[in-house]
Amino acid sequence: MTSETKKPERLTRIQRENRTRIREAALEAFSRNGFRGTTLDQIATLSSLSKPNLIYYYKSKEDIYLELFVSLLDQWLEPLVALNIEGDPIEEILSYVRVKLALSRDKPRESRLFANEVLRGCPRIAWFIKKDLKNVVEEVEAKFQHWIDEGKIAAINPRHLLYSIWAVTQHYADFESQITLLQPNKHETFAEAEIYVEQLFRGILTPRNA
Amino acid sequence: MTSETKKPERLTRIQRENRTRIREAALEAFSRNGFRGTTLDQIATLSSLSKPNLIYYYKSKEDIYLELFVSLLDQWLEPLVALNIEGDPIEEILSYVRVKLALSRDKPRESRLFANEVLRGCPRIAWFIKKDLKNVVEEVEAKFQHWIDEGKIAAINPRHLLYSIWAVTQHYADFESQITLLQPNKHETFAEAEIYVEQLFRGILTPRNA
DNA sequence: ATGTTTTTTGACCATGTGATCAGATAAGTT
DNA sequence: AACTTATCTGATCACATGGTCAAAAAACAT
Repeated sequence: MTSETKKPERLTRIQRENRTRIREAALEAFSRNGFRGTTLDQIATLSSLSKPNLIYYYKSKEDIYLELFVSLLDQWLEPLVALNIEGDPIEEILSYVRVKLALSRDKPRESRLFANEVLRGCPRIAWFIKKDLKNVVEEVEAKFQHWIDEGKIAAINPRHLLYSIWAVTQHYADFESQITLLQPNKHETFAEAEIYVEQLFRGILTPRNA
Repeated sequence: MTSETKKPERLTRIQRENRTRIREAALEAFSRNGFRGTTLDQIATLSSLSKPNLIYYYKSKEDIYLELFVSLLDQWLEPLVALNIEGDPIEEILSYVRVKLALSRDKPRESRLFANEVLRGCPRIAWFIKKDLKNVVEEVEAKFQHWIDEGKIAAINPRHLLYSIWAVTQHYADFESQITLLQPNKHETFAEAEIYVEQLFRGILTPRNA
C-alpha cells in the first residue's frame, strides 16, 4: 500500500479527454473482438491516437481492458442491490428485468464484453465473481427466498430465477447479430421483447393459488 | 461442380482417425478461446500432431473451424424441425427445452463455439443464419402460431418464446464458468435447472383461461 | 524385396503484435 | 522570453503465428 498504488484524482484536461477516448475505442473493439482479437492498432485507429500514446496513458493492453470492467460491473450490480425488500415483490423483480433489458438495448457492447470474458472461463475477472458477485447473488437470493416464504411470489428456485433473468435479457445484446439477421428492425425487436419478458416472468412469479 | 469439389468418402483409416482427433482438439480450443484466440500450435499439441500435419489434413485453420459448425448446426436444428404439430403442444415444446438443456449439459463446447461466433457478429456463418436458420425459425414460428390460434398455448410472441428458450438453456453452457464460480456442483446445478426451466416455460405456455 | 503412395516433420518465411525508448513537440508556468 | 513539465511519435525490437516446402519416414501394394 504505497502512495504509488492509489490512483491520483489530479488529471489534466488532456488526460481526462484522452483516457475517455481510449476507453470508448477499447470498448468498441474489445466487445466485438474479445481481448485476444483486439489489437492496440485497432484501438489506436479508433481513438485517433498513436500506439505509443496509448501506452502513455495505460501501461498495457490488459490495463485498458480491466478498467472497462470496473464501470461495467458497477453498472450491473447497482440495480440488483437496489431491490427493495419492502417493495411489492413482483414489481420489484419486473422492474429489475426492465432495467436489465434496457441495458441490453442501450449498452450492448458492455454486455458482449462481459459475455466474452465469461465464455473464456473468466480468466481475468474470476476474483470479482468469487468475491463481489457471489455476495450480491447471495443477498438477492435471500430476498427472493423471503418473498417466497411470505407467499408473495411462487415457490421457485431463486438462484435460477436470477440466471434466467440474466440469460433472457442479455441474450438480446449478446446474440444481437443473430437476431438482426433473422429480424432486422431493432426497435421492433425490443418493443416486442419488453412485452414478452414481462409475460414470461410475471407468469412464473405469480403464486398459483392466488 | 467439378469432381474436385465433392468430398470423397474414400478415406483411409489414418485419415479418419486423424481428422477426428483434429476436430476434437479444435473444438476444445476454439470453444474456449475463439477463432482468433486459438493457435495452430494449441490444436497441434492437443491432438498430438505436428503443425504442418494439421495443414496436411485441413487446408487452413478456418477450414477446421468451419467443419466444426456443420455438425453443430445439424445437431441444433434437428430437434427444432422434429417439433410435431400433431403432438401435445406444451409437451412438444417442453420436450424441446429438455433436449436443449441436455445439450448444454453434455455438449457445452459446441454451445460456446456458437456463442463465440455470434458475439463477433457471425463473420463466418451469416450465410447459414440468413438461409437455413431463418427458414427453420419461420417454420417453428408458424407451428407455435397455429397452437396459439387453436388456444392450445397462451397467446405469446412465438419468436421471442424461441429466443427465450435458447437464451435460458444455452446460458448454462455459455456462462458455465460464472455459474461454477458461484455454485461449484455442476450436477446439482443441472438437476435444479431441469425443474426450474420446466416451471418457467410451463408457466408462460399454459393458457390463462383454462 | 521393390516400387509406390500416403503420412510426417524440421527448417523456414512473411506478417502481425505488444511494448519500449530517445527525442521531438506542445502546453503550462513564471 | 525562458524554463519546466506534459504529451506525442518514428523507429525499432522480440516474439508469436499461419502457412510452405523439400525431403524423410511409414504404410501399402505387388
